[in-house]
Amino acid sequence: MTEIRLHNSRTRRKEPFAPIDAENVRMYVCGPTVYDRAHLGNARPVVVFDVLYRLLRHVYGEAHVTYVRNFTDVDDKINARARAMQEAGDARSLNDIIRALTDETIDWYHADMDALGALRPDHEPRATEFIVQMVAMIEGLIAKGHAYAAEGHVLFDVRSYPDYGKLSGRSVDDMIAGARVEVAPYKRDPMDFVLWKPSSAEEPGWDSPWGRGRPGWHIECSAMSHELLGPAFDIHGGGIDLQFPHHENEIAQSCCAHPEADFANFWLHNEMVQVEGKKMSKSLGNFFTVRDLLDQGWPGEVIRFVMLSTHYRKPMDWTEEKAREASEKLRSYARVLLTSHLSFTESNFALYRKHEAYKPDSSVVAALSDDLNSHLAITHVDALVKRAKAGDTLATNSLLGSLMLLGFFEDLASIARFGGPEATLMDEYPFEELASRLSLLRKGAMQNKDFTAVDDLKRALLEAGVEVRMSKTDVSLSPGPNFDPAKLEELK
RNA sequence: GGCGAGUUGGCGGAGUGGUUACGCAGCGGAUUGCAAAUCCGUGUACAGGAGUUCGAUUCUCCUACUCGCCUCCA
Repeated sequence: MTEIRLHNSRTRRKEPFAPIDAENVRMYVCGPTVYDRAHLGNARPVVVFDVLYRLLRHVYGEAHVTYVRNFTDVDDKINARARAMQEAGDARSLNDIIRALTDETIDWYHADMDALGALRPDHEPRATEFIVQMVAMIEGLIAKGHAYAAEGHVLFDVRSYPDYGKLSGRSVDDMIAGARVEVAPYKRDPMDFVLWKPSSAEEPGWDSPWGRGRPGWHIECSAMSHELLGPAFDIHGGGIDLQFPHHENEIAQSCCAHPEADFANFWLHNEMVQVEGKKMSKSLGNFFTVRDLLDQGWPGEVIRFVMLSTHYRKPMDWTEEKAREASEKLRSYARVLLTSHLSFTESNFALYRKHEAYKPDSSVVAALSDDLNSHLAITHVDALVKRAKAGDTLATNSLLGSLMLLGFFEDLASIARFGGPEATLMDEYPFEELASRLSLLRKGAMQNKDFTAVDDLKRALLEAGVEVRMSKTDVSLSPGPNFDPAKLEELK
């Protein structure tokens, strides 16, 4: 079996990955707080851990991997957004607005992440559906002396957990020394964090032993991962910015609630997406959403490809240059596949997905197995492309399998988008007629050596954004990325 | 202030204690009526300094710079 090696943030080194139970490899990834469109930074972990999910499924079998990614649908940012909507004239109750807002945002998230070719996780729990488990976990923490109630709040006592700070490499004392926040008077220690807090009458709230309130942010991941994956599981992922305090707090809660287990074995953190050298984030306001890019005409595959061109533990800049390059790469891949011995129909796709003959190349699997070296994997894909162009059918087969492992070209629409004309466009516009016209003009020109008419038509086609390919015998026309139907009309 | 990550050719971006990816762009050539596509050829870079070593871009230390976390954040 392929050995997977992953960089474990816990130990700060690459380690061989061995699942607790190879029959059920379990991974938890922190998902979004749902009050707004996902920006490109939110998309990075989705793509990164989607590749890991696919790799694990490839190595351990599709039925032997469980992937959980949560939706945080109770949070002060959501409340604030809902209040703003109310002030802007929305007549509904705060809770109704919140429900509608979170539902809608989840739908958007699904649509946008689907466009990036990310598989849906096996479970996508919403925090509000696990309040009972959170309350139970908090009660357990109080009973064990790791948490205390004060003024309607429940706080985690960081001094009760000696390993607090280990994941992010900091000590409680250092943090207090450098603390920038005002300390709430009811905290025993400045670093103690909230497990439960009181809600006002109109805010979302649930009855609890400490009064009507709502959970703190961190407890949901501890409660949901325990409920869905058990007290100990294999991989916990998320953005590096979550390492502290979120993941540190999760560890404290989970390990204190279930001291017999070790919580997550491997901690994986992706680096940030940057814009002009600065982290893309809501608070800096320098973000753009996945939807923005899709609306600008960048296919999801291009965004995915750009993401995979940089190793997940390095900062990544989004640039148009990279997007263009990714687009060209995908076009060349698709062209190679479409002109190969493979034929692309719905039923064949089903075969290609399952059949041994179309499995990914071992070099690609090996690259991904080495701490998800997706860029090296793409390099190996390029090598396969070279062999495929030379007519190597085995290389062509594993090129397809390799691209599918990376999450590309899993359906006809996707491969058609890059490799050839959109069927609908081809039917709608007179490409065939224009092609034969150009072909006839050329035939005549070859004899009388006057190419002006040919060149004029070709230039007009190019100006309309049509791709013109002339081989010795054929003329082939297809709409390019800048296809402008209006200009084509003028040629009639 | 504390903690952590990084600095590779024109650009992007892997990797390695010695033979130096890969892609894009560029240049030269083949092919083509001209193009496109395709093919062939072409580029000796690893922030600076010191050390370890027969030998360092790769290991150690220092310096500079960049970035992240320490506050909601993917």
